[in-house]
Amino acid sequence: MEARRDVYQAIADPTRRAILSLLSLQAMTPNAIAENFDCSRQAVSKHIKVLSDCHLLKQKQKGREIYYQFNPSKMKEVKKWLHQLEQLWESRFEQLDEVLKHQK
Amino acid sequence: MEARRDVYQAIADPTRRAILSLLSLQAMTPNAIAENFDCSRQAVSKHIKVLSDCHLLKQKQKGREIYYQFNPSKMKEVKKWLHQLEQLWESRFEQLDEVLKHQK
DNA sequence: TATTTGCGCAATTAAATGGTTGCGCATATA
DNA sequence: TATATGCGCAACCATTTAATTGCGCAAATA
Repeated sequence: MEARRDVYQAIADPTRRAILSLLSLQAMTPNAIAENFDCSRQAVSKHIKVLSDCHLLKQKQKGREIYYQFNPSKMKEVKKWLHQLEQLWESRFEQLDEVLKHQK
Repeated sequence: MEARRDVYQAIADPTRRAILSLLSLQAMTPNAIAENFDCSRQAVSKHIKVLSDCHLLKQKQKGREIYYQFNPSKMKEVKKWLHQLEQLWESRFEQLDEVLKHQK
């Protein structure tokens, strides 16, 4: 659990997506998050680590409790890529036009 | 290479994202795609299989050649999820309002 | 102060992933 | 018809992943 660590890989796991949804509504501690899944606290903590490592979470320490919350800014990367893909897809007709033009 | 097979897992791999970008511009055969990466034809074929399995690609047989092209409709799932996450994030203040209201 | 609780970290394990090689089949080409 | 080419499939391998268990530390509580 070390190597690749980007936003795409982070949201590939369904549990992590669910955690993100939870934490987008309110900051929560690892134990509180784990209660929402049939999954151990440690398993959740590992998911939190993956999400934190790619800056999808912010944390705030409160005594011995750590509240995690969704950090939306890093999700822009995915959004941007989806948009670019859409742009490419829409521009393919122009490309075809270019090709036909050159074939004349 | 069998179990999970959804759009999120498909776009988690950087090579597959690059393939999608390529194929969004024009339909291509596996060999043609492989020429764009330093990666064997078989490796590309496996990526194509993953992408096809979750309906991110369409294919058209032309003799012994198979042209693959991007299928944008399935990407809506990711787009939709991102949008919903955004909505949740924006609604969190209302939730807080609710909580404060009930605390009075 | 003694005990409980919340948490991150390290080690272990089973399964999934990405890649390679070798194969067979169908379609082209000589 | 014989050979070359494009492709998918199966077997295999190294690495990564997700999860568990056990641990130690700091903060809360008795």
